[in-house]
Amino acid sequence: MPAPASSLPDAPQEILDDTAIDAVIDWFTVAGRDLPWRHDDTSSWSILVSEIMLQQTPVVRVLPRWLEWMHRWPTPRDLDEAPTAEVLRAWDRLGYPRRALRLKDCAHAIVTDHDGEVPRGPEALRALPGIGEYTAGAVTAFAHHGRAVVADTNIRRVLVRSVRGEASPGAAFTASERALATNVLPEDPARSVRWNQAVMELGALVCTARSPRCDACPLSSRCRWFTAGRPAQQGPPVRRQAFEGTDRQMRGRIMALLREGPASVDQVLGLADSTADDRPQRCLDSLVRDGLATLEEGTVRLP
DNA sequence: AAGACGGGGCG
DNA sequence: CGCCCAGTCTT
Repeated sequence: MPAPASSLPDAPQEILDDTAIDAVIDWFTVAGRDLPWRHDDTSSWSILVSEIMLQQTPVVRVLPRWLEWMHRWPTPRDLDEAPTAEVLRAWDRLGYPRRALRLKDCAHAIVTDHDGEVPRGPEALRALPGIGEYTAGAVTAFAHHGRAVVADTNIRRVLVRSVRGEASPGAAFTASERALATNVLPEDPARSVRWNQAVMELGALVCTARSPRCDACPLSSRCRWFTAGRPAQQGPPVRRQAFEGTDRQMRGRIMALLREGPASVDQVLGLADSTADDRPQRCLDSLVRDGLATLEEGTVRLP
């Protein structure tokens, strides 16, 4: 008869107890980066914008785009009223430009349904375009200072390593991972916010995917992965999607062309790698379908 | 549950 | 040149 999970010596709360939480928060106080969306005077909306931009995009690449963006469109109303083509140009090469469209739709929904204020609560946030489980939690924690599970790739990696002793989280955010994050989340809201910020930063700067700097980690002495000798991943590695030669790459090329200005269909089709490359036609169609391009009388342009 | 969806920079 | 990044939406 196995002991109940809560009494196991490696229960999440015992690995990441109050002392460990303090250690991570103290580390963050000293080593955390000074990022503009962490400043006290940052609006809820600008924090939401940063979270959308940071989806699958590193901080260093987001920083300049976010600064320009917030200067240009400081409120949801400003973005709602902006021309879509200008929004897509300002998105520049952040990637996944559908995010920019969704962000503009999100601004419209906030203006229309919430009187221009970022709504509170996971349900209301999740109902907004482009906001999923992670971003709803991040906005709740970082913009509204509320208690919420925030589970980005950095936090998931720290938890899985320190508590489970595994090298990296799986592709999906599973129910058991959600339970783990919930179990270690401090009860006090202010402390939970600080913990979320701190552990995310720890994953970004120290407990990194490629070359973790365990010598600089406040959790190393109790980290199950470190104390076990940093074992390699057990199961099959998470499958990465290719990029070279894909439709995604071609869509990116077409969007880059359109950011320069209107283009002829022939120009777009000329982006093919070979005469047998049928991607340009297919991708042009998909971009129009997504609302990222318009096609009229043989001219392609941003919407 | 699996696949689509960008792009760049580091080791 | 492979790997990874503050995920979301669709099927």
